[in-house]
Amino acid sequence: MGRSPCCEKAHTNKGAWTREEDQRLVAYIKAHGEGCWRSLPKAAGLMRCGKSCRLRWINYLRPDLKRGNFTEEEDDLIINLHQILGNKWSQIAGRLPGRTDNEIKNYWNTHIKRKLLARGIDPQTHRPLSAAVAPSCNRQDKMAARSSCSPETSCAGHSSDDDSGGTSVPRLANIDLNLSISQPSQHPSTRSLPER
DNA sequence: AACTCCTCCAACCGCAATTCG
DNA sequence: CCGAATTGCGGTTGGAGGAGT
Repeated sequence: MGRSPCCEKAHTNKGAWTREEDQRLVAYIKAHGEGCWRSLPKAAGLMRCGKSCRLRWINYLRPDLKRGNFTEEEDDLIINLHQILGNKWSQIAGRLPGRTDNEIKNYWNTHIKRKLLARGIDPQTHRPLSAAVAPSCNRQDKMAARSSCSPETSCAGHSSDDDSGGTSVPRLANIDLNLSISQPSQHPSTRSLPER
């Protein structure tokens, strides 16, 4: 039975994080480092499941997050990476320092997807939309279809050059893509928390 | 000025993959 | 080597805020 994922106890908070919760989480991780998400909430005095703590830290509280608008360079890089990797958001995020998979995923769904559709490019295949495209009833697609005018239609020229094959998402396991944005200072995995 | 609709983002959920005993 | 536990990932959703009427 019991595959109680994490929130076995009903005494866990859900929804938006409070300032105090954030402070507790940050303080705890600064002191003890990341990891052991399962036991972290209790140790840190948080009424959250480990999963929620991890997500909050990764996507919002980490000190090395860039936040703010995506640059044109990032924009273009995401499109290129997505063309190769597909919806592997974490892998894409790994090549954009300071960005998280969740952030990129959101950005893709709200901004880039629409942009590509407006250009007549299928966001999934990166190929020109054909007339035979099924009218999906997705919320996002409807949005995309509605506003067919992208705010900034300036993009680097990445025409549909490659992908001459038929299959969509390739088999790359560990291609060393030269696609990445140089990091300002440190490597995420080597990141040292500002100890206090 | 009030109301409605739309957009975007933070967070949740379930499943997959990985690690541990 | 196997099963259980934990972590990580990607899809999806709910609600706050903004724009338009």
